[in-house]
Amino acid sequence: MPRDPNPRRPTLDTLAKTLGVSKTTVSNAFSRPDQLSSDLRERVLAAAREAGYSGPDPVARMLRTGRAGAIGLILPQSLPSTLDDPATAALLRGIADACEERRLGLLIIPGVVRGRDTQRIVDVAVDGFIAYSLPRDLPVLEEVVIRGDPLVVIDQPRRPDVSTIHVDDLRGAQLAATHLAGLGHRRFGIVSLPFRADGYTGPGQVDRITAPTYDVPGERMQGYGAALASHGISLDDVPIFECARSDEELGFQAGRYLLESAGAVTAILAMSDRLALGVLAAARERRIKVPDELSIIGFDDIDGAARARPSLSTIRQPLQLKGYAAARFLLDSPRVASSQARPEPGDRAEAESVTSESEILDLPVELIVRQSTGPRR
Amino acid sequence: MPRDPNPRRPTLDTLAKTLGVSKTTVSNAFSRPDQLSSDLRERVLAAAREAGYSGPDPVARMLRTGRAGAIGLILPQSLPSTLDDPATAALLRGIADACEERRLGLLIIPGVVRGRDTQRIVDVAVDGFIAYSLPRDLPVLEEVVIRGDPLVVIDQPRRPDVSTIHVDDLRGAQLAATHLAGLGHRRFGIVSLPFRADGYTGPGQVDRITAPTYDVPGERMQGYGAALASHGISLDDVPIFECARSDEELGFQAGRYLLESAGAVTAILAMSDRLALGVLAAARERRIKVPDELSIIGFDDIDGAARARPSLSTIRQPLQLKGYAAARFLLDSPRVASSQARPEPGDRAEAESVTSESEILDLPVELIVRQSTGPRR
DNA sequence: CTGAAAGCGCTTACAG
DNA sequence: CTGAAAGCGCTTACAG
Repeated sequence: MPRDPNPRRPTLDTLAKTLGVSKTTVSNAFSRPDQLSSDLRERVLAAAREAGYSGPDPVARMLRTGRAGAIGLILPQSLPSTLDDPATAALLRGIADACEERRLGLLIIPGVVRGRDTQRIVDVAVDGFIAYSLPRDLPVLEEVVIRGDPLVVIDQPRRPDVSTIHVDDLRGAQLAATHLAGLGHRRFGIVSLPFRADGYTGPGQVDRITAPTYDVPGERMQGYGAALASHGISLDDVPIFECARSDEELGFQAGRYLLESAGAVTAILAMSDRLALGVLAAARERRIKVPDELSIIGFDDIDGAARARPSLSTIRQPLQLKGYAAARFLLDSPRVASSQARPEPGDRAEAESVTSESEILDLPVELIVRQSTGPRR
Repeated sequence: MPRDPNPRRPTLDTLAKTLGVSKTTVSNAFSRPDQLSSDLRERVLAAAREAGYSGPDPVARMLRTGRAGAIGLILPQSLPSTLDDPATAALLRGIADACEERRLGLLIIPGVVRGRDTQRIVDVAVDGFIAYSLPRDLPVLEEVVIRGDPLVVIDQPRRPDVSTIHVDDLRGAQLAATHLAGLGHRRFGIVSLPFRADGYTGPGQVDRITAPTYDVPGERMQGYGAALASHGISLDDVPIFECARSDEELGFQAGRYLLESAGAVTAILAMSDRLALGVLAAARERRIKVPDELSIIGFDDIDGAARARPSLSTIRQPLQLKGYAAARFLLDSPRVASSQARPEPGDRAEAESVTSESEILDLPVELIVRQSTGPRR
């Protein structure tokens, strides 16, 4: 029975012993070249190469230095669906840009709304988190907040103790509704993003709308409501269809519902471009002419909006910038920016409780008028 | 001057002392519920909540257990460009799917071809790496191999000591060229992916083609060459245009070049659909009718291929599956699969040198004939 | 320029 | 069911 010579992977210690120098020296050879003669350094590096040792173990270094060199991105949906959606894909691009500038890793933590074990989710080695569009009651976010990890939220939930990046959804919705009301429309329909995270798709229900778990649709409803009210229209008279996700298929369902059951609707407000695109398809199916017989406006201004036939009027929000800004926000926060997030062992100074104030960054929205909206006939 | 009571973040140790139990017990309360009475467990968890302690530090746990709970994905391009490209986006989807199944994190390490510091790149806490489409001489890969980290390569480089997932590029190229030659074409042009990683875009150069740093274009050239040869056509007589990246813009440039300088070309072989789409645009610009006057075939079968006008004939490769298979390959490798990658401190058994044999998984390609190819007139 | 020592926060046999 | 102890691999003042 051959006895293995126990070929354990070499460590700093092994190498130091082999070379007859201290661990300090080996460590310095890798991480602080100025702390030793280049001669010695060369010798160490050569020996390392020979021994198959290629630098300090990142995990051990992290434990010691307190820096993970990466940030975590908490995503509600699976990564595939996130990439499929042009809006979230753009967001991701922005985040990735910022990480690249800073040479930080990006650890993606997808699918958190479909209840995974809260604890495990945040059990990752990162210097901070970006959370994108989560329902208000999601435990995972509470977990991050409790831990006191640096955190920036994009879109929602909006809570006073957390820095947040979002657009002025209320104003965006107002712009959309005002645009259509200004064109003379009086009979509206609304295609909504989910008010709650339970997967419901169907006609609007009062309790869901008035007590939403998602902030964004709530804000937008208020925006629609305010604009319509100033034209003498009550939201109570406006049929609403809630979609569990932002995609064309559900938008199509919503379109059918609004066009069939609600009869004489001449203008539809959709909370995303993908939903609006679905409504467009439903109109096509019923041979309803857009914008002659029906006006449709979306939200986001994804690439596909301009390319649609007819091209889609919408409320533009700077998606990529939103991602970029969120990442910069996080990376520039004192806790993450400081080269040592974890205080030194003997260090009493303790970075004087850097509870950086939570901030809100409000990005602009803009009405983009294209072919899908026109005067009421 | 108020003296902070040093509100250091609580640890397992702190908590144990507060509660008057051992660290073991606290640890067990979180990680091995069966090791203590549920009464005690509740007490510990309650105290933890109160103290603002939310579970063991992932980094420390990693150092101890040797498991990072994530894999690293090494990408040649920036994440934005990767997401922009439907082919790589599909690949990413497949990888993400597998990670989600296994509840593993995915740490994205983009932009490695544009020389970043090799050392730092792989200084991340992961259980293994997937490397996608890298040039043969890239130091970062060597680094991973030397470290002995579990590794699966997608597409390239193809080296015997590393497990690799790819399609039969040679055969795919053969199918494409045979298809066109079978339609009677005799005057070909080739739009190539890069042979080297130096950013060159321009007419094909013999030394680059015969000694490529990228394996895939090399294989495909051989495939084209073999198919053409059996129809009596020598590659020497075929104009080639090399593109530094796979995108429509460079494809457009290539198309112009081939259509202008090469005169009577009637069939163009492009190594990606995006390149082919660019050629299509160039033909449109010059009012050359496809497929009447010019046949074009791509490679990949991205979503946009079927939607193009005219729709694009191509060689389909299972992009998403490729990603999924690579991830599964890695995750099922003994080193990663075993619940403890790092041997126990006192453990001599040493998992008997699990140098899992490197394997190659060869995925099928398929000729998809659409509108962009037709008989020579 | 170099080395000895402490300690980051945790998990796991092992003994009781 | 519970606790004392070792040790994962590293970095950093500090002393020489």
